[in-house]
This record gives sequence, C-alpha cells and structure tokens, in this order.
Amino acid sequence: MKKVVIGMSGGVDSSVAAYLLQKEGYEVIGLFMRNWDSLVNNEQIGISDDNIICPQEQDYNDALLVCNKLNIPLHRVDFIKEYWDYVFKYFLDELEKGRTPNPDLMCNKYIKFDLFIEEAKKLGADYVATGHYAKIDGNRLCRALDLNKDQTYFLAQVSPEQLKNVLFPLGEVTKEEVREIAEKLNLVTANKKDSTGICFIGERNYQKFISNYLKPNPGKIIDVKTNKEVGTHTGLMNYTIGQRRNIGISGYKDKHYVVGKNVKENILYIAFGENNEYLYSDACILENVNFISSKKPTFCTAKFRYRSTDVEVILEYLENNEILVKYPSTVKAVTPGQACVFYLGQECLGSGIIKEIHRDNKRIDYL
RNA sequence: GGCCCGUUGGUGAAGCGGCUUAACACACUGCCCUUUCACGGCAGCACACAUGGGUUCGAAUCCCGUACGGGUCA
Repeated sequence: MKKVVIGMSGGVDSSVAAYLLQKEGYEVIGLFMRNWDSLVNNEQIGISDDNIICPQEQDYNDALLVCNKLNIPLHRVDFIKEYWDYVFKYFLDELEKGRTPNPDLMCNKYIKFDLFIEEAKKLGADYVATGHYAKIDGNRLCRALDLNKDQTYFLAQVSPEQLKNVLFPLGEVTKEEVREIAEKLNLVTANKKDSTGICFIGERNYQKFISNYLKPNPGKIIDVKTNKEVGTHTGLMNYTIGQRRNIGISGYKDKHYVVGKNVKENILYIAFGENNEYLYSDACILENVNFISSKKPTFCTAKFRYRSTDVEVILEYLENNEILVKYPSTVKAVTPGQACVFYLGQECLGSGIIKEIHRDNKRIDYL
C-alpha cells in the first residue's frame, strides 16, 4: 500500500482530503504544522485574548479529532524559525521596499512544498498531499474543478520538481461537496469557518500587525492629478495600490484610491474617482519568474491578484529571469510585490513577482 | 477701533419660518466575500443647526447681544 503524508490544518478541506485518500486505498498519515507563535515572534500589538495561541491549538485538536475518527495517525512539526527566516523576513523586506508581498506564495514554496515534504519523507511517504483546490494532471498543474475555490494562484511559485509526488485530493470536488462529505462523516470540522488571513498567522488587523515589526513613518499624501498635498499617511507599508479604506482623508466628494508610492520621498499618491485613469496600467515587468510548465507562450492569460479574473496577456521574455507582460485591455490596481500568474486554459504555467507597472510605455508606480 | 460676512454630525456641505423626528457625499463601523494585501456587496452609526435672549401658533431658517473665524476701511 502506498503511503501518503497529508498536511492536516484542522480545517474541513484537509479533513475531507484525508478521507478521500483513504477511500482511494492509500495508507494515510497526518502531519500538522505549526509555523507561527505570537510569543516567540514578539507579536503584541493587535493581539487579543483569543488569537495568541489558542486558535492553533484548537486547530491541532480538531485535526486530532478528525484523524482519530478516520483512524489515521497524526504527527506534528514546528517550522516557526524557518517560517520566520524564509517567509516572514521576505514579507518585511518587501514591505520596506513599498511593495505588497504575498507571503502565502512563499509559504508554499519554502515551507509546505519543501520543508514539509522533507518531513513527510522522514515518515516514509511515497506521496505528499494537501487540501489545496488544484489539480495535478501528469506534470501539469491545473485549476481545480471548483473554479471559485481554485488555489493555483498560491502554488505558482513552486517548481515542477516540488510538485512531483504531490496529490491534491480536492481537485475534482466542489467546496459544497467537501462540506457535505464532512457532514456525512460527522467530522468536527464540517461546519468550521474557512480560515483566512496570512497562512499560519491568521486574521489580523494588518496595520496593527505590521506595527509590531516595522516603525511607522508618516509622510505626505498627494493627489496625483493636482499634485497637491491632501493629508498625511502613517507609513507606506500600510497601503497597497487600489486601496480605498483607511487612507485617512475625508470630506471629498469622490472616493479616493491609492495609485502609487514614492519610497524615496515617502509620498503616497492617491486619485479621486472609482475608475480614474491612474488606477489602470497596460504592462508590467516581473522578476523571479518561475515556470511549472515547459511551455513558454507569447500569448496566454494572467491574474494579477488572487481571485481576480484572467486577462489576455502578451509575454516578452527578458534577461535576468524577467518578463515584460503586456495587457492592452488594461487592468486595475496591478501592484508591485504581488504575483502575476500565467494560465493557458486550465493549466497554470507559472508566475513572476510584479516589479514595475507601466502605462503607455511610462512607469507609473512611482517607486 | 468702524463696517461687512460666516459659524450645521468625524470632514465637506444642503436647507433660507411650518413638507426637517435636518439631505447628500466622503470618512468611519459591522457583516458578507476571501488561505496575501486589497477591491467589491450589504447594513449601520454618527444621536450635528456656535451661544444667550427676543419676535411668532411655530425658527437651523427673522431680530438683538456675546464668543470665535474671515474680509474691508482709516
């Protein structure tokens, strides 16, 4: 019997994924990861009674209950230091550069599909599984059947080698079915709310959370159209392109959105109006490009944020593992630091990290 | 100092005697959405008419005084 080690998070998805593997005839072993510790990591501001340590232990307990029910063993491993070194440092570095990082892509690249796999091998795994909504078809990574839950976006920085012996049992089921199965099996996680927020850290007040690690650095807010100062920001790391709330100015007739940052001069640029021109770009440059597929197309589609819809793009392969992505149809709020993920139909080809934003051949992110 | 003008919720700003138990916008809050950050959807809060007096059946709306702000004249 083939052995599968599955990452158990204590949520419904991994619970049902474990069951599905078992049903298919694998010998299933659970492995729970703990990667964030508020005390060890000196997280103080924004912490309330119930999110210090308990949620993770609660998750572990839930995972344990599910494993007991399914009669599979559950192991446990901590990557708190490694998560800090490989994911969180990157996260803070990016913020300091004025970009908007997506730590979850790095978490998959360095933790779940690297260290976790190593750990699984120690347990004798032939395969490693997770509760991601994605499909592996031969050596292709494809979108999940449930397109609404598809999580290939988060997997797009992982190398093809890392995906070699990986199984995604939820690739062919919908979220609805997952809930139904969990309910039928009477798993404790059946009605548990989906977790959100940074993976392994959880839901936080972002600005407060960051303030534990980066010093606030107030500066001017400038209306990009009139070039007039309209207020004061609390530090560029607290804002992302396209953001509307929590900017700190009011009394204007129109809604206003963040459209750019100047890190050198510590300026936050905003523009008024829901569909103002400053919010749109038609090209960007990517760095740290990773391809899962061996295909390197000129034409494909791409997403610039999780859950945004694909747009048609033209890829121009540059030096230094960079790509120029053009999208004449124009896209709103493309943001440095976020991942641009390529698709060809259902196949997820790979991704790059957005470095510069352009419009009409001019750089417009003001970084 | 004389003479004008202004003072409405967190901000901007309607209203010009009863239709105001005071609009609207922006902001804010909550929920939903969501394994990043955001966007978005829905709901809500704000319990505001500078202050004292007067006219009137009735005043945010008219009159007088005071305070504060702005302008203007010597």
